[in-house]
Amino acid sequence: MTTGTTDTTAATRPRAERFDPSTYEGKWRTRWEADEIDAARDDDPRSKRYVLTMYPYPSGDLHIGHWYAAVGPDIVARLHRMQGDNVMFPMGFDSFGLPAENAAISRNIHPAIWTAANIERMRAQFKTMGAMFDWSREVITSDPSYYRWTQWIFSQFFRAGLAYKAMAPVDWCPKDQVVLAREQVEGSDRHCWRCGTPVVKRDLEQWWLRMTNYSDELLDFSGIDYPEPIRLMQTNWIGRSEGAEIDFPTEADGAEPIRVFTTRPDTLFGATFMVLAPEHPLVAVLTSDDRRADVEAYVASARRETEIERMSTEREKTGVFIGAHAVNPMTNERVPIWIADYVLPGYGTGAIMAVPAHDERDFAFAQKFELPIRYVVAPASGELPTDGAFIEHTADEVLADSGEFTGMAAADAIGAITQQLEDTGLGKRAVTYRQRDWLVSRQRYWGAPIPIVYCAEHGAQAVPDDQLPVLLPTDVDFAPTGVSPLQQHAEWLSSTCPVCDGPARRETDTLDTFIDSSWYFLRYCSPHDSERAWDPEKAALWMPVDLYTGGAEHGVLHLLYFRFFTKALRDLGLLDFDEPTRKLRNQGQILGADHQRMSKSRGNVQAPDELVARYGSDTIRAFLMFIGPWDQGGPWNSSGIEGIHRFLGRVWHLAQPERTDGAAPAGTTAELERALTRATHVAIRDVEADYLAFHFNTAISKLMELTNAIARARDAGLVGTDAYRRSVDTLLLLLAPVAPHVTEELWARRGGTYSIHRQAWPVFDAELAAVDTIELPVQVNGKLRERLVVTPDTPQDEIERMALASEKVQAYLGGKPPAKVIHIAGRLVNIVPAR
RNA sequence: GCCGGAGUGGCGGAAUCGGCAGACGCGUCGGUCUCAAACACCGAUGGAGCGUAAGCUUCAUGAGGGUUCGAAUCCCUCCUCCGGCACCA
Repeated sequence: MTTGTTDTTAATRPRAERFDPSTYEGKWRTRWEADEIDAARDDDPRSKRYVLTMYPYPSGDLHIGHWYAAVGPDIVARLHRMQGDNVMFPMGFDSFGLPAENAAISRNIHPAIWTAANIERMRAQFKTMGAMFDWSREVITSDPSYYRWTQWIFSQFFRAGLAYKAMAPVDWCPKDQVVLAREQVEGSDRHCWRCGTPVVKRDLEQWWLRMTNYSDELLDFSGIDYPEPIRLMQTNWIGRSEGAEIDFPTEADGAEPIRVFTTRPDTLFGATFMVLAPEHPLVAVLTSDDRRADVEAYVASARRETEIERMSTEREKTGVFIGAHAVNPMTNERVPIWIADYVLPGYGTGAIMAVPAHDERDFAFAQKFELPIRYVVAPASGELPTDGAFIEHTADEVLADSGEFTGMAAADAIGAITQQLEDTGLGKRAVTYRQRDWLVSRQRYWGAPIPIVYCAEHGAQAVPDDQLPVLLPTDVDFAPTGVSPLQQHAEWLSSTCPVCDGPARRETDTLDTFIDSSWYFLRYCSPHDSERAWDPEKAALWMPVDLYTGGAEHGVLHLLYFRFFTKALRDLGLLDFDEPTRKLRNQGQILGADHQRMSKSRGNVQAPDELVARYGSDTIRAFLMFIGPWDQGGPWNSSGIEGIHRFLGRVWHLAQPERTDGAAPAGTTAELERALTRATHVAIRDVEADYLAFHFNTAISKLMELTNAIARARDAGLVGTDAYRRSVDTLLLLLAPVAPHVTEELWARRGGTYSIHRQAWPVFDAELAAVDTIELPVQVNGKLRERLVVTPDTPQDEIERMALASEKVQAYLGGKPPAKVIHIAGRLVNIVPAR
């Protein structure tokens, strides 16, 4: 079927210049750079806005995911700039880390050289994006001018008692004699990535930060705008639990009691055995001689497992009796002591009282090993089971078989039993957290050396601030001998004690790279300051960050670490605010076409360069923002990129300077002009709201609708009218944050003053956007049967009268009056027929 | 396993303070232009059924149940996929 109509206007228009972004995109980027249009100035009187996106690891090549992550905040930063703010949008590189070291080992390239080359390549790739990055503030964390201050901050923490040394297990390859990172441990048998030898756990004394000092404060999100899922993840990660610590005396001579943590002290009468983590220090003390061989074998096997395996609630329970007993402080009964891998050394006290009747894991354990089950709480009215079944907790449960507490509501008994334990010195109220302190030692070369020296006399001492940075030596050997390159560097190792000037040995561990990324946002404020980590005046000007964007995969590590750092630095008197950013937004992850995370080893990495060369930067930017909700991401699929390119091409042709040849506009009417102006103002309102809500996909679809409306107006003969010209100008301004190059080029051609990115954002006028009529759906029993076209001010009863008068509605009512009429003003009318 | 997120046409997605399911785009089909093709432009396009037609009916938002005048949206049970789980960053 065809209407046979053709676009006669197009046929008579002069042949337009082809849409070819390569003719102008580079030109404008060169000009913007020369004019420093994107440099944020500290002395700009306009209100500051600090927009930050997570800096990348310089892995070698920018992939399409980097574009996806950066273009979103770039759009918002550009909008804020057009709305009159002094916007800072910096970029840098998180350049310490494992991949550089792996490259050094496998390809014999020095990490510093590999990293520098990658940064250079990626910076050039970033620049083709046309983002408003302020490159004059670039930060590179592996540069001594940066890690000097990373070390300085560690020293401040050390002196304040926030850094301490304690044992921590590492994965160890017994053949290569080297500590392995998680990603270097492969397969379910957990073998070394290089030699295939099964890894073992090894305890090393390492540096920790007392992050748990801040657990409670980190649970407080008041005053900051974080996505709900991130708040939930962080809250659950910190995992605050209230309960009691209870001491169970053991029967061994002189051994200290076993301290347990429980959230349900009210079930104490039901504790019929105890379970220690295999790593618990009392295991060696309490194990009987006849059980020792079994216990040691079990401990060894548990230490080979990952925590994820150990926390699984679906696995068959395992454990061994250690041949010792403790005493239940309430019942004074002897209870056997077991060890089992489901009790973790790092949570609570590393020991539990097992109440099999009322805890599912303990129940499964008791069933398997035929341990006694005693019911001590029951639903208010309920009977206790006699068949040894597990019963769920209920809100109204009361204590049973619990001495003087029998019959008391469980909720009250928690307090009462805890009080009695406190009175008798056997226990106390306690809060525990799932979160642990932060282990910051890494047995690696490519990181910031921990600025500590060890003196035989004075122990661990911070390297004096005026001797920072502790430079990473470059003349090191990366042969996989196992030992860290730093440990073999005799000259570097030897230092002096700042207290006695005697000989001292350097710490050879380096800092976790998450330390580097916990303060980089501060360095951007004064990136070239050689006297201080940051200039307090400039930090006061820019901080806190107004908008921080990055992947949700950082939800519980980086995004907790940088909050912790801010609070710790505040308590050292170095900052006067509590949170690093006011607002956080997450983009989703762009997966490979195979629905897997993009990685070089999978070979599914999508590079942007070829696409940019073919379509231009603007098309790639707009396409990435159009493919779906920004916070969702998804697998890469380039189908549809032509559609976006066509859209920008339509804008290209539509927004060329209008040629009217002095003749009056051919077919215009006041009504058509009003309709175009209305569409333009609806677009201003919706596009702005969508940008600010990070709904870039719907913003672009609304820009397409406006473009289509302008094309219809052109075909109707409105070219040459003020309304038409204003609409086209507005379209370019609204599109500028997404497609900065083509809008700049068109703006210039239309005679606009340079630069479009310095123009004021269009102002929405509600009156111009107002509609004359609305269409109201009429439902019968929830199904659409009729539509009414009314003016917005039609009275409600008039609308209902019209709805009931409709022939179609009447047909469904069968002549009877309706049972009910539901009228949601401005939305719909639903008529419920009589039965 | 635990924590968080997501499942809607052939495809990406739109519509979530419960109110017209499928905006916008891709693809496909038909047409205009062309010697022809490509590009571009115009039109149609969820499935099934009825009707010459305008149109009408009905089904449909991962599966099953529930609440409601009304459910993609709220509740319950389940399935699949993605992210995180403390040494990848």
